[in-house]
Amino acid sequence: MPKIKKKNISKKYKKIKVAIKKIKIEPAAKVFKVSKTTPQVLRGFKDILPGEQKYWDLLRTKAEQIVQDFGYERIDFPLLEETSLFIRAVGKETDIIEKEMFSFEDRSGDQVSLRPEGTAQVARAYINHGMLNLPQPVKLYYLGPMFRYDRPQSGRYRQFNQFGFEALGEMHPVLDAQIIIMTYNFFKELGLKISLQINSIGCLNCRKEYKVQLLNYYKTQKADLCEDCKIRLGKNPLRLLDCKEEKCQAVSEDAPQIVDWLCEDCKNHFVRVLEFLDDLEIPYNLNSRLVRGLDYYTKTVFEVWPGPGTPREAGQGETEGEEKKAQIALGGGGRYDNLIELLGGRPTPAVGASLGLERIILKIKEANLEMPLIQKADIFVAQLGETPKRKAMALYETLRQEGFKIAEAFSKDGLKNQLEIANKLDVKYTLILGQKELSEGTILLRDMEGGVQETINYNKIIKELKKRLEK
RNA sequence: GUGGCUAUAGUUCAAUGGUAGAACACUGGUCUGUGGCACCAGACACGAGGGUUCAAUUCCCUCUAGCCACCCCA
Repeated sequence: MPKIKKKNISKKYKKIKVAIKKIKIEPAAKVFKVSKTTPQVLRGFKDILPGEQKYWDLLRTKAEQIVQDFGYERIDFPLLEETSLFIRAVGKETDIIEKEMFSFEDRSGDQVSLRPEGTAQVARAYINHGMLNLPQPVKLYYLGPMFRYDRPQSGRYRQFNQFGFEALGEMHPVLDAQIIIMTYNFFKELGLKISLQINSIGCLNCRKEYKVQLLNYYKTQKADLCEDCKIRLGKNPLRLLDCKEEKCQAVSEDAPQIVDWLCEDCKNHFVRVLEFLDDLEIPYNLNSRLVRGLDYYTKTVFEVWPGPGTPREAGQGETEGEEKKAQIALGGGGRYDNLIELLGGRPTPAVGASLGLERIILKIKEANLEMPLIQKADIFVAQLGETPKRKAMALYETLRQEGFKIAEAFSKDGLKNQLEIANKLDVKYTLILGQKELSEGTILLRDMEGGVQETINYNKIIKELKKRLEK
């Protein structure tokens, strides 16, 4: 009963709202007042300008190359999902859910969120599209923006891009290893130094056992913990391990280590993952304190940290307090054998990784890596006068169809102007078409390096350019 | 969410309680059919709101944003 009433009320309310809106249209002055200042991008958001695109091109190219070499296929998800998807997948007690989600109510009153991460969507899609009927493992990758309402900082934005790849449907440790190897190769081929942190946090069974042990230990040390950790004690004990507070780190030194509490199956799995990595001589760092911030992980977890030897100051670390430059993760991942079941699918093991592209670009810039040149024009088409301009446009189109890399400045008239632009574009040749050439049926071909130019029969220009440019 | 620093042109930076300047970049000219050089000219800025003051870009407060650190993560 009360439900119906409520609906009626909200309907009425909506009507009133609409009515108010209509009234408000009148004072147009208000609208102008609002637009007095130029709109700015929202906090933590960013335009990616043309000058930055070379980094993105590089990352996208490299990402797709690696992932396709290993048989992963692209999948794209909506940016907006039901809020509950992420709450169920990522975990209620995590920071992502508690304070970092872009959540709101849509017009129909549904709770929706901009996606904070991709794995939950992968799992959802696997179930939605019955991918359990495909040959397993199903190998998928994605690349696109994620959103977290966090306070912006170096390498941290509210909209950032992640590249992730996931293998679903099989438990074999070789898949864990493969994901890690792909991650490792991605950075290696970019030329970035990283350090790979690996741990196993077991399955639900052995983790339960371990948590008991951990809590027992920490309860005896409670007095020495920071305030946050005292809260973690009740909420998310695993997170106690990677607290950065000095006194807490001291406590965690002697804490029981999860590897000692893994069940036979988990231990075995972890050992085999490491064996695969050893065989391929992938360097890694066993890190018993590594626990990840998302609840869905089981067994293998790993993170990518910027490696040693990041240039900056060559000084040997100076004092210990000095080199406290935040250690941001460039990426991470692991196994999530319970997630799909958690979202209502059949029990399905899976493993994956995701990498933060903005942070990687930051490191590429820091390391001063050489960027492959973006597509640069070889030929500039210059024109003088109205008729030649028309002819030049047609020529431009012909050259384009012939596959030449060309440039123009048809909106300019002076030849000097155009040559200046051609010079800035660093083209090899400039074609000059004026009234004189037009009537003669010729065109000027100017070599921009030497400044030599020759008159060429207009009909032979394509042949000539091909000869010169294609060796 | 907490703390510190910052906010002047497209960019990097100056100066000043009384009208804001450079370099680079941009547009145009010297040179109406010839680039890389030079010279000349031009356009463009005090983040927003409030307060103190005869007067605020400057001093004070609030807000907003950026950077940095924490939290956490990519």
